[in-house]
Amino acid sequence: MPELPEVETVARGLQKSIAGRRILSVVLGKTDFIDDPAALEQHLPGRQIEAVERYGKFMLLRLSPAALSAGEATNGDAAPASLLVHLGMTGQLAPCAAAEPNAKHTHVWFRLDDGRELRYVDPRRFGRMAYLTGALLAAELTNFGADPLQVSAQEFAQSIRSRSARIKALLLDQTVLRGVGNIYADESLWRAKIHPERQGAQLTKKQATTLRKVLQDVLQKAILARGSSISDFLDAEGQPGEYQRRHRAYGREGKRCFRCAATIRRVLVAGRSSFFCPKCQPAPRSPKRGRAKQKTRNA
DNA sequence: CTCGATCCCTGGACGC
DNA sequence: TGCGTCCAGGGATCGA
Repeated sequence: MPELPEVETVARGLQKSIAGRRILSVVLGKTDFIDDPAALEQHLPGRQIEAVERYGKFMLLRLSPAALSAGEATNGDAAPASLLVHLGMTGQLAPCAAAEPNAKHTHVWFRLDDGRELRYVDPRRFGRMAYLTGALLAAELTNFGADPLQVSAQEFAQSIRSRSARIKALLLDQTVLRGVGNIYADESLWRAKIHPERQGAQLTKKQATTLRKVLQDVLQKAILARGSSISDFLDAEGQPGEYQRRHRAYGREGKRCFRCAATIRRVLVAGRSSFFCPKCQPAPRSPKRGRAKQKTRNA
C-alpha cells in the first residue's frame, strides 16, 4: 500500500532509471483508472521524461515540451506537461526489457527509446493516471496540505489543533497533510503515545510538537528502508521494502506492545483499521461517539 | 465541518 | 479440491 515512503522510493528509483528517456509509443490495456486514455496516446509519444517527482502520494513524470513542426498550430503540447500517477493500493510502475513476459494485470506499456518498456501493473486498479498540462495540472495539485517532511512545527500544530476531527482522520486527510496513509499514521501515533480517536483540538502543543517529530522520523526511516511491503509493494527495481519489520502498531492486533507489553488493539477510525496500545495511548475522556463501553473481556 | 455509508477492484485468508 | 465469504484500503461521492 504505497504511502509517502513507498512513493518516494519508487520516484527516486524511476528518476535514476528512466529520467532522460523518450517515450516512443503508448499501449493501453484496461483504462478505467485513466482520466483520458486517448490523451496519453496522443500526447506522450515523442516526449522526453525529464524528471520524476513525488507530490504527496502522487508521482509526477515531468515531460519535455512537444516539438512543433513548422507552421503547426500550438495545441497546448508546448506547455509544461506531466503524467500524473497514483499507485492506489496495488500499483507498480517499473521499467523492464521489452522482451520480458507481461506480469498479470499489466495495463499500460510505455515503449522507451532505449529498448525498454515502462510498465504499469495494478491488480485492483485503485490507482490513477492522467496527462495534465499547465493550469489543469496546477488545479489538480491545489487542495493538498503540506508535505509532512517539510511542514513547519507551527503550521503542523495549527492545522491539527484547530480541528475537532479525530487525529487519525486528520493524519489521513490529504488536504491536511499530503502523503500519510494508514500505516504511518498508526506508527507515528504509537510513537507519540496518542490515541487515534483523540480530537485534534485536544492535543496539547507539546503533543503536536512530538507528533510532528515522530511522524517525520518514521517517514524518513521508512524511506531509508525503501518503504513497507505488507503484501505486494515493490519498488521501481521490483524489490520489496524493509520497513514492515519495524512496525510497532500497524497490523499487530493481539500482539504485545513493544513498550509496555499490553495487548495491541484495533478500532475503526474514519473507516480504517487503527492499531494502538490501550495502555501507552490512553483513550480520550469523551471520544466523539465512543460510549465508554465497559465490556468485560474474557482474559 | 465532519461524519458514515457506498462504491470501485482483486487476491488472499479462512471455514466448511 | 473447491466454493463462498470476508477483509484489505485510498479516494471520490453522496447524504445526514
